[in-house]
Amino acid sequence: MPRARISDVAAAAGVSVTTVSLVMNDVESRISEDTRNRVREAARAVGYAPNSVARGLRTQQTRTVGLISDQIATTPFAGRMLAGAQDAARESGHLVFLVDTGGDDDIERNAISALTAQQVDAMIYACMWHRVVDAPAGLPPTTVFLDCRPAGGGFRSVVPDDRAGGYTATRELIDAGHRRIAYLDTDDAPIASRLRHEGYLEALSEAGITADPTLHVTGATTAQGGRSAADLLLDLPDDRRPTGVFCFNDRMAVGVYTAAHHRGLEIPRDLSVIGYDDQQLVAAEQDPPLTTIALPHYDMGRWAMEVALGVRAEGDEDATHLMECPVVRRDSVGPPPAQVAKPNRRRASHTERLP
Amino acid sequence: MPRARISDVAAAAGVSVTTVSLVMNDVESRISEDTRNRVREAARAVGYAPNSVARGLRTQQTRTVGLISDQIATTPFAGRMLAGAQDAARESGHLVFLVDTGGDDDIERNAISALTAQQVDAMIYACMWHRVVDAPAGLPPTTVFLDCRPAGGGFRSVVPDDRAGGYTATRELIDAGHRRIAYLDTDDAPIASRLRHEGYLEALSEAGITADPTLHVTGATTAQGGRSAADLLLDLPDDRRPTGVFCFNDRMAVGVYTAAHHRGLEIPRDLSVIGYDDQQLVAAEQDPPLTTIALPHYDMGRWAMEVALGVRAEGDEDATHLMECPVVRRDSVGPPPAQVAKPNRRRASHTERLP
DNA sequence: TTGAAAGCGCTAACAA
DNA sequence: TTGTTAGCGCTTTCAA
Repeated sequence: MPRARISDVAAAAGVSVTTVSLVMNDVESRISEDTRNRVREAARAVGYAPNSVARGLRTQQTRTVGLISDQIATTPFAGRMLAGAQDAARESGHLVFLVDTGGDDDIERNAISALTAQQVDAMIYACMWHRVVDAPAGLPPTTVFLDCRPAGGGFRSVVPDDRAGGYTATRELIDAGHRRIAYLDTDDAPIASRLRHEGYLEALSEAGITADPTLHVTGATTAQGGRSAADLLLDLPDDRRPTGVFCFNDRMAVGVYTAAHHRGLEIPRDLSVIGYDDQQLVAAEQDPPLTTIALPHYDMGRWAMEVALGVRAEGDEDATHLMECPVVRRDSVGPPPAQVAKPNRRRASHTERLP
Repeated sequence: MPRARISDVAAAAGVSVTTVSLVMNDVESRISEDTRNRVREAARAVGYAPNSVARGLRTQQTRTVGLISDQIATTPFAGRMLAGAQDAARESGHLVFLVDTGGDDDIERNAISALTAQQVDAMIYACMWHRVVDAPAGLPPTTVFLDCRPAGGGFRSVVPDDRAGGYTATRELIDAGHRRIAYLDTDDAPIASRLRHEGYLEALSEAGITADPTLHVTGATTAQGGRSAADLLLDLPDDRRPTGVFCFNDRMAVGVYTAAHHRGLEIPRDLSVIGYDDQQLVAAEQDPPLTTIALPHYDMGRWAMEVALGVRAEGDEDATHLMECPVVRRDSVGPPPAQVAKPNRRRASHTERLP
């Protein structure tokens, strides 16, 4: 059975299609309450459901949005960002096309064409990590960049305020009384790591603490990477060993936990740790639960969608919106151990420095 | 500047719109190579991009699919499932509308209407955990259920073979030499937990092992839940304490690790552990990396999309497809400790049973 | 207060 | 080998 059309409703109600259209779309004007009811009744009777495709062709508005992302499927961050974007889209009656390119340029090109062909009302280009990207060709100028900035500018974008986040994290440690604070950094995330490092240095200098280069170590953004980098830190002589560690992300912080445990160091009694990301199923599930800086994924997703859809007016066509990264306090940060640090239990294999 | 239409191309190339349409869609037949090139040239010149909406209205095929899910945003499982579905959709030239209902019935109803109005060619109804659901009204009968089964049947569906998965996990422990094998179960996931339990019992009985009811404990599906349940198990007298634990999921297995560590038990030397889910950022990152049963999310997502799109012919309109859950061997399963178990280090607070 | 009719951009049956 | 034209289902201008 073919779907009922507007003309079927018109015939059933004994009115014109114009009238039906007006009623179905709740257009004010004319049309008596009587006919309105008659039309609605008829629509129900014939099982009428509107056809958005025909409507879209006529109005040149499809009420759809395209969301292109590089890695949505394989990262645990995707969810919140998507949720924010989805919620905003739904609230203004839009449906979202999601395309994951997996970083493949061909797929990306095709996606842009396909989405353009589908006449989407807006487009969002999302990355799963704060990055600077080359804007692909063919994107409409109204495209909003989510969690990334286009290299040449020219588009609106929203990214986390990683500099402020780095500052916040470091401040958290300073406020707890720490002075020897390490930054467990990474080379795998250029933009974010640099910004967080800047924030770290700023907080230190503001507190009158001279940054100690030996407390700035790097590793891969995994638990393993964090573990190795933490070993470097914990092998330092007692008077130079950090009492607090700010980690580039939560996964690396997990590595710090491991390294500490293997030395019999207890968190936060002997070592305070703060992460970044507030990654679900990671941060909160550690023992003790990890204090961290939250990446505002939901809010960024929502912001991007609202701006893309014009719900939120953003004057500047070429501005980057910075979104705050709040601290999430749990139990991995405490005061530093008593001034006279207890001896660091070295492993036998380590060479002691001779006097 | 308005977008170029097919008639603009026709005018520019000095041919009819039919010719342009035929060329753009690579329809075999007629049309000389000469005109083909002329048309393509003209299309490029005027910057023509097809309009899928108009095409969809005319052909009654939109090359779009609707994917409704309950919790895509908040679970770490979503990714792989979506990726599989996406890949299959892309391969057959379809775009996917993703709607996350967050479990809200109103949102779900609206999503079904909106997707229907958009004339999607196919629909997938996905859950983030293996469940039995009441099929919402309005779903086209060709809808494919992903990771869930409709209570009354009537639709095609694909779910993990949890019974076989439970069997596989238990066998893994049996094959390593274990006889006292616990099942750390949950009450939070009715279908899956029951099926896995059946598989567990089957493997036990097949190996001639009598199931010990005290080795079947339950907890919440979190690390904390796993920890508490594991405590029950590890407090058992040495000769009744399990040497291997099959956990309902990886998160609970993490709790088992914690419980074991707190007792000075080493994994897998003193206790073998096997999880379920192969959850990214959890299973592989444990110390030691967790052996587990993988949920075939990618494959299920792909299967669902292929069936929905008719790429994969599935005769039965009302059948549930069971997908294998393979074991992922890492380092948490080993042989049981020597027959004469070393004394279980009890905590002082525990009451000893009197002889 | 209502209706007739044009037209959104495309495909495909039919004609030439 | 190519062109003419009806029509997909809807909105909206203009006329009644």
